[in-house]
Amino acid sequence: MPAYRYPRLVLRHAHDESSGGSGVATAAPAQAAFSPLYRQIKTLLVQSLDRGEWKPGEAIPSELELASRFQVSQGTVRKAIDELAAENMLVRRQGKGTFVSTHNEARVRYRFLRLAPDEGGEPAPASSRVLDCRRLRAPQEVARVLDLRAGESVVQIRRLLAFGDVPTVLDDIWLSGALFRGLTLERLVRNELPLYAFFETAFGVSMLRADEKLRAVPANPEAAAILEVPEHTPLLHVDRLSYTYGGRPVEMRRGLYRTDRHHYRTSVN
Amino acid sequence: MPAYRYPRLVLRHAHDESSGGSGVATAAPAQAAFSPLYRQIKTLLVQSLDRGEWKPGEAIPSELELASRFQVSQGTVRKAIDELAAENMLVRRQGKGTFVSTHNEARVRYRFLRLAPDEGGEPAPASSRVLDCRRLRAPQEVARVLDLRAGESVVQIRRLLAFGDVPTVLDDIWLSGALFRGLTLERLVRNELPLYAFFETAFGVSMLRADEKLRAVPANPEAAAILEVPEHTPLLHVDRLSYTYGGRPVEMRRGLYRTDRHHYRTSVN
DNA sequence: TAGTGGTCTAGACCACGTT
DNA sequence: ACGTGGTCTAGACCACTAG
Repeated sequence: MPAYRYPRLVLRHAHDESSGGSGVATAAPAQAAFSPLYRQIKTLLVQSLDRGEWKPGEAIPSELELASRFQVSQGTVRKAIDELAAENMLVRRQGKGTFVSTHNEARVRYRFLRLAPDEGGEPAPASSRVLDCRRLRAPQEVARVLDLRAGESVVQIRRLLAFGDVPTVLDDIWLSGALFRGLTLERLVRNELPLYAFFETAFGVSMLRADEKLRAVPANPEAAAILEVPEHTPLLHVDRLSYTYGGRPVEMRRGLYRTDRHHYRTSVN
Repeated sequence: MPAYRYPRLVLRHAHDESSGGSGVATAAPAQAAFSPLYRQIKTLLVQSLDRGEWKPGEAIPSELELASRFQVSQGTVRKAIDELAAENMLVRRQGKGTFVSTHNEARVRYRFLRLAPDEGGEPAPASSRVLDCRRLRAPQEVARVLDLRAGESVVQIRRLLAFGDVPTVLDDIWLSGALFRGLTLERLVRNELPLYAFFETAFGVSMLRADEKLRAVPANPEAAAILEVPEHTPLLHVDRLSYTYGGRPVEMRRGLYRTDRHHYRTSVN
């Protein structure tokens, strides 16, 4: 028996619902927009994930179990899960079950780091050094893209990623202060995990997707010093906006990448 | 009755095939690798597309028709088509049919041009000017990535893309000479279509997918002159390898992008 | 009205992983 | 042996497009 009571699904076709009547005789509200059963189920599953009903790394209930919960056939649940798996929110494992995606897995560690070494091969193990972490009132642009009220509190992090001995990525990161209550420089420095794994574990915020805008810019004096390149060296400037469940933006990030030994890889479909 | 005789599908499970025996009593060859019916069908469909049995823009046969051709249920054909649609090789249109993707459509014109104006809005209509087109023996790197024999003939194109009056993208493009027989500067200059639409229409080569590697580099004297920026201005350097049906590489492209008014947009999942 | 893709069901069986 | 996801079928009906 599930802890959460799912809303009744709205069928598209006019089945005679008199059988199994539960005594609830609500006046049917004007249903503005129908959507297929499997999409309604998908929405409910995302809400459960957002609510933390199943945590990253855990299994969700089996298809048969969900089918009986929602009173639909297995195939319909299956189609909902198919879409969530295609969006990397769930991971199917034949014979074992369907699991909530997590950043705490070696396989997926570099999903959001698009920088690869020029020689090919795996992204060299990166070492991360947090340079700064402070709380401030959200600058106008940050408030706008993170959908915060003007002047709301945000956390700003500056960190440096190095491959081997070569400092390569300088990131400035802005997070909603409300979501990341209790995030301090000390905790960041003590943390061993990749950032997104840390955010997931320590604050229950899962990064699912991000949009990025890339530019080539000259290194300013500060960045040049930190990245150990001559001033005006061309750097890759990466603006990232990351989203969690429901497409809510939760992180803004501005990165400067050295691309003398690495490149940013992407794919066009 | 189809012009092409499809190979027999290999079922995974051991149905008794004696009914409907066609008199062909071949000794069953050792089947090394099974794959689900819908994947075998997917492979056959890709082969048909590659062979040009259905041209870009045209409809493929209906699901029911294909089901009867392949002697499987509609659902199985459907799943094959689903995957091809997810890969942008086919486009479904409810009530009308399923169509072969084409670059000759306003909606999809900018699928491969990831550059967007900073102000937002649609990518401004770009004007393309072909600066050069010549045939030469493939340089080593080109031969390697295009999977050509050393010294085989290739076509090299240089072209400039401008937004409004601002020259913005300088591309060097290499194509297999064999595939693009008869491609000349004159035909390129006369052509009005976007390049990929032209390639599709005039040479039957469909670009389906591409991998890109991005770097920030300083403008060399030549690029600086053409793009009308000071020497050493940071430019986005984009290495592209494009693939057609069956994952065969057919175009190598090296671009230099001005990013003072535009940015390269991408998405991380 | 006919034809196409889209949704949904119920049931059978296969493949994989664990017990 | 059992439970999980994966494949396949046959059939019903819905939604959209066009003649």
